[in-house]
Amino acid sequence: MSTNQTTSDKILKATIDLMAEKGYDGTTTKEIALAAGVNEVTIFRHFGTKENMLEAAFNRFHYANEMTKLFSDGLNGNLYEDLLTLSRTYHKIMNQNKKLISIALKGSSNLPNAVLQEAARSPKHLKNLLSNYLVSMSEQGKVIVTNPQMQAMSFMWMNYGAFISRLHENEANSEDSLNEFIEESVRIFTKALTP
Amino acid sequence: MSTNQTTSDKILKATIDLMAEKGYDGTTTKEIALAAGVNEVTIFRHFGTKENMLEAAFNRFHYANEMTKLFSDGLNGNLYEDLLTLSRTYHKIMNQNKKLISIALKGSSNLPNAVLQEAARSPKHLKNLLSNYLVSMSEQGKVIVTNPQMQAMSFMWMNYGAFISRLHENEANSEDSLNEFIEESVRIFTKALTP
DNA sequence: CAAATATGAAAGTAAGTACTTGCATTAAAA
DNA sequence: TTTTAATGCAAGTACTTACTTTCATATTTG
Repeated sequence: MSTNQTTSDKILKATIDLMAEKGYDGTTTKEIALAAGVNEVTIFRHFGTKENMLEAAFNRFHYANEMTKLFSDGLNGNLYEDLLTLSRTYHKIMNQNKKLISIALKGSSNLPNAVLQEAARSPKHLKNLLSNYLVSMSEQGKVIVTNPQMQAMSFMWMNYGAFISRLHENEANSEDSLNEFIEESVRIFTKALTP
Repeated sequence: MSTNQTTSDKILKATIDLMAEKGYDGTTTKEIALAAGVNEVTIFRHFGTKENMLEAAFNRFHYANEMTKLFSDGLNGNLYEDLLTLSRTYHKIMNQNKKLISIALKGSSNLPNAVLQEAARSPKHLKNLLSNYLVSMSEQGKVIVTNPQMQAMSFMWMNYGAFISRLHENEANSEDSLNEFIEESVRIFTKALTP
């Protein structure tokens, strides 16, 4: 099928860039070819269908593993520092996959959205990890948990909301304000959860 | 143009329902006509273009006013109760406009997204209102504000994230879990902000 | 060099899309 | 009753879209 990796990569990059901006339905194969600097026929020779292009793009999308690893050996038992690490890692990973998440959020008229929902269900997976962390911290007397599920959910949804909100803004939105948000929000949760 | 209000309403309802599910680009005028139970020609006689249909749908969309009014005379100076009222009102309004927000989030290839972004910038408007509220509460010695902008932002983004996340889930998601979240999250912020 | 492989160029296909036109029918307003 | 307005129906237009086919031209590989 494809020996020339570079051409496939150019096509996938163009696919992701355009679909993140205009959605799956709003992006034409002609535009993708133009943006990739190849002939339109070439993209069909590489991927066969438009749908396959999206699938190929999403196969580059992993994030759950990184986060799971963070919980197993990246935290040190200090609530403030751990929440900070968690928040920063979360936004780092989400930003890496920014465009793919945009595509998933926009959705499409007739696509296997099993794949698409995979990306959008981001906070749910993390909720369980964080929830377990809080319970274990509670057993050490380091935090008070009344409702660990919802406490974890609140923290994750806050970060998810921040990410989504920044997604729709002009890139003028600085890295500084993200850090400022992360620090302040972690301060809030640390004070709220500390006995 | 349109004397028969009922027909226009049926068309707009179908437009909103379908576009919320499949996006602007993924929804055809043929489908809209079918779902509305009218002939395709009729929808063009009423609205002229597909773009006009979306505009007409969005003209039913108001929320900023309700929220502004809430801040001017719906709060009583008790932090916990006020945050609770705020949160509940926010989710009530967002749920009322759920489908229009879905459409806005999905976007479209070639639409005046000035209108679309209007809906998605939800938390930004509220941030200022809440931020001012916190400052005024601080002057009464009722809360400690280190960074009112970011404290307000954290609270709004948390609720925005919760809303968006629930948007993509099966409707099985109960009203109960929303209330549970609201109560727990307000408890968290109340404890964090109380001197 | 010779043969395989990847790409471009040009043209085309079949289906869909937003939107139009002309005419007949029904129901409401005068 | 006569006129007016709203709708349905059938057909069509001009354009776009994903995808194909054929052939020529590079580039790589053996």
